[in-house]
Amino acid sequence: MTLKVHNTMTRRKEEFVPREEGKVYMYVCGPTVYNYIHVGNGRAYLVFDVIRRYLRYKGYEVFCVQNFTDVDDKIINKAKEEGKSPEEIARFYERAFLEDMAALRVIPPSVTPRATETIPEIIEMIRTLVEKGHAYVVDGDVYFRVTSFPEYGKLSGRSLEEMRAGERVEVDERKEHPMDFALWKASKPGEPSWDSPWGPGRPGWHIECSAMSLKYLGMGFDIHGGGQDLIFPHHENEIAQSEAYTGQKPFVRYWIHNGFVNIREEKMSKSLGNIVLVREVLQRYPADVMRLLVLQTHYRSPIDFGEEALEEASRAYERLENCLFALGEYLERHQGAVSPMRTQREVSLSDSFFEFERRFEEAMDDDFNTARALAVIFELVKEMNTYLQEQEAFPTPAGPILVEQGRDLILRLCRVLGLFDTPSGGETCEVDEEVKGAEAGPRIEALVDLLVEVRSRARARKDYEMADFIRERLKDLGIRLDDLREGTRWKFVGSGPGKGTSN
RNA sequence: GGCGGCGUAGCCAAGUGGUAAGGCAAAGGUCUGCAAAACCUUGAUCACCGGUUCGAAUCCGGUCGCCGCCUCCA
Repeated sequence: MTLKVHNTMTRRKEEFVPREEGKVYMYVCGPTVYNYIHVGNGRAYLVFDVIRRYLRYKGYEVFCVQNFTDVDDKIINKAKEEGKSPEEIARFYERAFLEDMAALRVIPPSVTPRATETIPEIIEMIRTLVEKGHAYVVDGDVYFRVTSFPEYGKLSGRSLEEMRAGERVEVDERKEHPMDFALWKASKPGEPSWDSPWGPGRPGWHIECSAMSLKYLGMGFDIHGGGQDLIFPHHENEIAQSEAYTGQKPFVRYWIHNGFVNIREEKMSKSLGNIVLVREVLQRYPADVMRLLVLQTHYRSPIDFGEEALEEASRAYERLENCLFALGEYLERHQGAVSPMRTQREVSLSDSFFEFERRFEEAMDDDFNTARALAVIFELVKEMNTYLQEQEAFPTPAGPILVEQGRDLILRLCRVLGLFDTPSGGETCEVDEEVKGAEAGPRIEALVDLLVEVRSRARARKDYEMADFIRERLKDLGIRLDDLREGTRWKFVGSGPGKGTSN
């Protein structure tokens, strides 16, 4: 099946054909490290994480570059505010970013270059641009001459005439054209600076991404991504610089941009001050809840973020988790005695597994439609829940085989979306640990087993007061008990709001 | 002012020519000592108007409403 991708450049879905067969080279705009990332940023990294995972699933070898912008006005300002060096600030938030990514279970990029480690390449690029007449020097600053690049505006779909430069921000009258942008900025005393043919200074924002992507991926790489707010001017400028510098095109084959995260219908952004940090969310909800929240909406649509949305995603996550838990628990109880003899219903169930996977792929092939892909997973969940119920009532010899197949499929599909993926990322990671509650050691589990057994004895002699007391108290501790025909199963139910505090 | 997007059940959200996936919530039911989980049942003609078509949520035109970009921003 062929993958279709919405290309911002053409504004339509196109068949995805990489530069090199079987390989995908991609660049995702990384953070400017001067603050903790918020949910809006988080969405972008989650979206591109899933894109990478799916490309891998399709059999591509994916090489992914993500930069750190570690020199910039904002970092310098933050450093002044806090009385620290810009480098200290950058390293601190770089680390915080990596922590957040790890917590979100985002697969690390293949390379994470820093702007400050790419200065020679940046200077070389600017030098060539000046030589070719695409850039000019003013008082130690270097600007890109937008009028020298006739295709300027092709990504964002606007022409120089259409843009109202100066409408919202005062124009620097030293520039030839209001839309000209800085490639190199002369540094003031005390600011980080590097020697250059134009005097001490530092790179402008846009040039570093061009330099880093060209350095690691070369001209004409496959995917360049980021949030929609990067389309203009950032990515527009990258195209201008890169194509003007190399004299070739295209710079990038497919441009992919994700939609915003809104709060009460307004864009979440640092300048509006309505941000919620990723780490704040992760303090209260598992990473997979946030992932689910993001993936339940197509990546190009806006998401309205808030308490309700989180709660809803949290419940949806519980549904998935409950199913995997029940399947795993069933398998524990039915080890050994199995037979491949299948009933007719089991043959068709087994066949339907292929159909589920096919529909999952179909959804993902359609411009990474994770919302649809999730719907397929949820349908499979329902199917397995039903089958499990049948098994509890009328066990069949092949039961454990089918349950295991179903569970494996759910997990495999979930992992393509990055759900139920353990930090170690191993292919054989045990979901039971994840689902049952990794925070508890074996001794705690043995204790719970003991309490459950005590309660079972109480129930056997119809001492329901005691039985309910134990169940209630365990619930307060975040342990849920389910009485089944064959006995009582239990699980940790996490520590989200509204859970574990029911007294 | 220019460019772009959106408006689908109580909420979230797929679907872009053949009579509306999925999740959450609600109600009833099955199971259960009770509960939980699960399962079953119940609901939308797709902002509005007009047009194209055998047939439109899906294409075209118009109206209303919301949002984004044009400044740093994922």
